[in-house]
Amino acid sequence: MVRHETAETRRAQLFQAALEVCAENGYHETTVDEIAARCGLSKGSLYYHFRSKEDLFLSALEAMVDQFASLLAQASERETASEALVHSTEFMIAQVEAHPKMGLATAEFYLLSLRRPEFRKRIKAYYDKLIEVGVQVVRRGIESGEFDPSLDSLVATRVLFLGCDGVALMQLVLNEPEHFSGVTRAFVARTVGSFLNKGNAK
Amino acid sequence: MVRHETAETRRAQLFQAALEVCAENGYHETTVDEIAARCGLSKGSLYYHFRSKEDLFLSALEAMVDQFASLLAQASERETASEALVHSTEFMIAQVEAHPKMGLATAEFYLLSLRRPEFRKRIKAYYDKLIEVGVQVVRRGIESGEFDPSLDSLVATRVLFLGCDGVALMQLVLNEPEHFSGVTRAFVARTVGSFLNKGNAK
DNA sequence: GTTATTATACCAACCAGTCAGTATTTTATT
DNA sequence: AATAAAATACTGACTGGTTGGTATAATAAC
Repeated sequence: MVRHETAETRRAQLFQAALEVCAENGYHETTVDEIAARCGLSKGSLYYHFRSKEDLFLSALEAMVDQFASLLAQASERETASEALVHSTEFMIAQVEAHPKMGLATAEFYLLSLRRPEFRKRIKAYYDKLIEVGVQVVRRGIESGEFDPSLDSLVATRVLFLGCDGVALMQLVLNEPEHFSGVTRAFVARTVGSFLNKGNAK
Repeated sequence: MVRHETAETRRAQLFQAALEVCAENGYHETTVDEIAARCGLSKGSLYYHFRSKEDLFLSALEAMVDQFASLLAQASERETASEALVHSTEFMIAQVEAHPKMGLATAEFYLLSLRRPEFRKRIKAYYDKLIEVGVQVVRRGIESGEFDPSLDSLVATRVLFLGCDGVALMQLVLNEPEHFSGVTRAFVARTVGSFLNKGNAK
């Protein structure tokens, strides 16, 4: 029989598996049996650790989100605001390229969030966390005179981050890796460039 | 019993209903029974007109796409290239706001296309059609001296259109109409602005 | 009466979730 | 250390509901 593990270990294994299977087959085509099997467990065990399929995925989403947001915050620690923005976005691209399954799983969650309030809550919280990181950077840039003082920091950050999301999304659909980073970098350069205080650069 | 209609009429009714129900409940939670019922028909009738659920949705997607692409092409007929770009994107925003269900259905199709080759084919074709409209405008702008001649017309168009997609996507998720057009317009203005030939504007 | 269209009744597969019981590990007792 | 008791982790067969798809009968249109 399978070796017993602590609840923490199993939960972590299970949502890792959940994200993988979901990325491969999509949320609705993912069966709890397959998730359990991928951990060498039975469905019963999965239901020992989680109340429902949705509960499992909500936990998995939360874990993914926490990790990503803290990595992004780290990535934004750079000398100038422009550098910080460019580096943060390049970090996001690198993450999606290094872990394509996370990108796919995220897309699934976005869509789920349109109809399931619990998912919606967490996706909103996720979005707010990420945007907050960007807003801080933009504010800093404005205060230091690096960015145009008439900039609305929230709108500017949304434009930048959501544009990246758009390109990432389409990359998932089109699957043309050779264009992906190029287009994204072009976009980021243009956008961050447009934030600069042309009049009196520090 | 329900009045007999021509195949064309019924097909049109059925994919209209398919799109609606799909927007409301998502593709996987949409049952063929509900689609048929919404047309006052039974499931048997639906299967008389379409081979399968997938066949129905592929037809529906195609109809939606054809209509939208031709409307976009019309919207891009403007004097200057900047005007054409701004107007095209504003047209897209207006469409999403006027027919939110189309936006939701499109999101469903995007995600479906990740795993179903038939959907992928059509979504790619859709994307190419839309981008082609933009590329023509950008080329025209470059030739007329309005846009920076070093611009890569394909990359530039992708940046613009896909950024809009990103903002639209996030709008679906966040559902904050009061920010939507503002952010999108800010995005469009910045991006199209960055295309301009600063040196020798015509 | 023949063909096109719609309705009814049905089936087989699928799948989330349950549960009674089993195996393993930990803790308490002597 | 040995053993008993309790807690934790796991199993897999079963259930109940759902749904895509089909077979066949009924009805309308020409």
